[in-house]
Parts: sequence; structure tokens; C-alpha cells
Amino acid sequence: MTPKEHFASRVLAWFDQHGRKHLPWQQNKTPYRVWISEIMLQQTQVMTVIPYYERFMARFPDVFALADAPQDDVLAHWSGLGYYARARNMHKAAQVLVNDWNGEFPASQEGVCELPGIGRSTAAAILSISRGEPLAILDGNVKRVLGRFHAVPTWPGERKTEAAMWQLAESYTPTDRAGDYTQAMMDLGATLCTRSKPSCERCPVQDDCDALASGAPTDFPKSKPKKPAKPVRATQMLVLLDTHQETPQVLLEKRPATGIWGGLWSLPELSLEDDLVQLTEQRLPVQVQSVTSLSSFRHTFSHYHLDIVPYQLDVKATQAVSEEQKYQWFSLEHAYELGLPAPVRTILESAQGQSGTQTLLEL
DNA sequence: AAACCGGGGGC
DNA sequence: GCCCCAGGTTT
Repeated sequence: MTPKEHFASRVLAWFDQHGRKHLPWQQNKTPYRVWISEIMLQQTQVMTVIPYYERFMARFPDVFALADAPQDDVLAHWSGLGYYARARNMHKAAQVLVNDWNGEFPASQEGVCELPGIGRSTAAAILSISRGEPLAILDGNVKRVLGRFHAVPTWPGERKTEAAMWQLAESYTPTDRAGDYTQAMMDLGATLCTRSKPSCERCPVQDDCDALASGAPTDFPKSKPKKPAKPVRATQMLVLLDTHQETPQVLLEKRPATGIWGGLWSLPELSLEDDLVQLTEQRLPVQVQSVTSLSSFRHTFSHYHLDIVPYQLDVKATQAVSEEQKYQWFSLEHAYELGLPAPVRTILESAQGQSGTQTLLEL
């Protein structure tokens, strides 16, 4: 037996003895049923998925039922699983399958990969499990199992590493029982070769696992290199509310086209050490009448944390805003229809309710 | 607080 | 074509 056959046969023997074989999607393994299960399992653990899967299959028993359904109905059956873009992609894919493929999954992996929400690994899972095609998958479980078995010394998120792991995954995928092998690898990763506390003593390939031999199996796969800790910045954000109009108006500031929140309408800001009332009246055409503190919170960007200290200032506008229109008054209703940074939206909502706030001074 | 995770999509 | 992010949950 070649080393490749040796690996697969041990994994398959383990699966025959210990693997899960009675999950709902392991009965009547049509491409459709396998597909739905794979998408659900990408985001959620087996035990949580089961009731969702049962309800989904009862309502959308085949690709035609799914394609015909209103999107709202599909999303309602997804409700609670999160990641709604995946449900929308799935719905779209069902319509492509019905319209372009007569309701059948394409025969080739490339064809299946064309469908929205299905990439190389998911396509391989569908075709191997439902049709026995000898295609390799590379999901998180397989990355962990193979990354440990070969003590892969680099992070799988690197292109080169991922390419190498695809090679490994292909090299071990057997031509016989490819579907069982796919399920076996996922099961092995989910139940024995877990991220923390793997049960190496029960593993069918422990004898030549390089990570186990190293004495520190959980050192593999190598984790994502830690980026330097995110710096923390802080800002005051001002909700300037002119209540002397028919409807209350809020002053927004157009952000520069490039950079953070490029081109979006945001709130005027001050540095933490700036004097709130003094600098507001100095820089903006308003007379401040009262100040209310809103709840502070942290917003995190990819590169830094921003601690936001928001205030609501009830003001009287003293003159029209400048012609460059960097600043503009909007009714709250109109403001919500603009492109607003998420934290700004949050602040405007809290300003409306003023829950958990405290009026600091009246002028 | 950070890792996770396959695919989408931005650059 | 390469890199990074979205989106909730787990560790």
C-alpha cells in the first residue's frame, strides 16, 4: 500500500467504526441536500444545524421549490442562522440551476464553482459526497488535520501555504469511497482533531503525525501572525440639534472623499481635550443652549480602536452654513437616508431616545 | 479580545 | 489575480 492509500484507508476504517453516519443530510445524499447542509455547516455547528436543516428541507424539498420561493420565505427559514448573504446566494444559485441547468448540478467542479456562494471546496464536497467524484476538499477541518499531520510550519492563510495544503489534500484523496473520505475528514477534524484538546490517542493516523511527534500538536496549524496591538484613538462627536425649526435639524459634515468614511456624512468632531462649548461656537455657526452627554462606546476599525464620546448639543443656528457645503443641516429623517458611518447612525438613534444620558448644563 | 472561515469582492 | 473583509460565534 502506498503512503497515500495507507492514510486514506486508516481514515476510512476509523469512519466506518466511529464516524457519524446518521445525520439528516447523510441520508438520501442528493447534490441538493448535500449542498444545503454544506452551506449551513460552514457557519454553524452540527447540533444547531439539524433542526434548521429539517425545517428547510420540509419547506424546500428540492431545487425547484427553493428557486420558486420568495426571498423572504427563504430568509425566514434561515432566520437565526445569521450570514444572510449566504442564504441569498443560495437562493440565487437555485434559480441559476433551474434556469440554466434544468435543475441538475453541473457534472464538473468548475461548473459547480460558477454558482453563487460555492467555491472550490464546497463544490468538491457536494460532488464527492453525492456522486463519489474523487475531488479534494480543504475546509477548516482538513486544514487542521493535514496541517498537523505534516506539521506545516506556516500559516494556512498565506497563499503559498494554502496552495501547498491543496496539494496535500489532493494527494490523500482516494479514488474509491471519495464521499466517505470527505465526510471522514470533516468528522475527524470536528470530533478528534479539534482546535484545542485534540484526542490524539484515539486518532487513526497518530503513528505518523508530525505534530504529535513534535510534542505540541496544538502548535499546528500555525496561527495567524499577530498584528501589533491596535492603537486607541478618541474623539468627541457632536450631535448639534437645532430645535428652533419646524422639524429638528442636525448638522452633518461631509468627509473628504478618501480615507476613513470617505465621502460619507458624519458628525462634527473635536479632540478630547477641546472645550466643547467654546470650540463649537468658535468653529460652527451656532449658539449652544444645552449639553447632554450620550453613552460613550468603542468602534473598531481594521487598524485602530476609536473611542467615541458623543454629546447632544441643543443649539440655535446663527447663520447659514458656508458655501462649500462641507457642513449641512438635515432633518433627522433625511439624515437616516444618507450614507452614514455605522457609529454615527448609532449615535443619532441614541440622541433621539436620549436613554442613559444626562443633561450637563443649561445655558 | 481574538480566532475562526470559505467565498465575495475590492483594489 | 491577490488580498482582505463580512458576519456571528467560539475559545
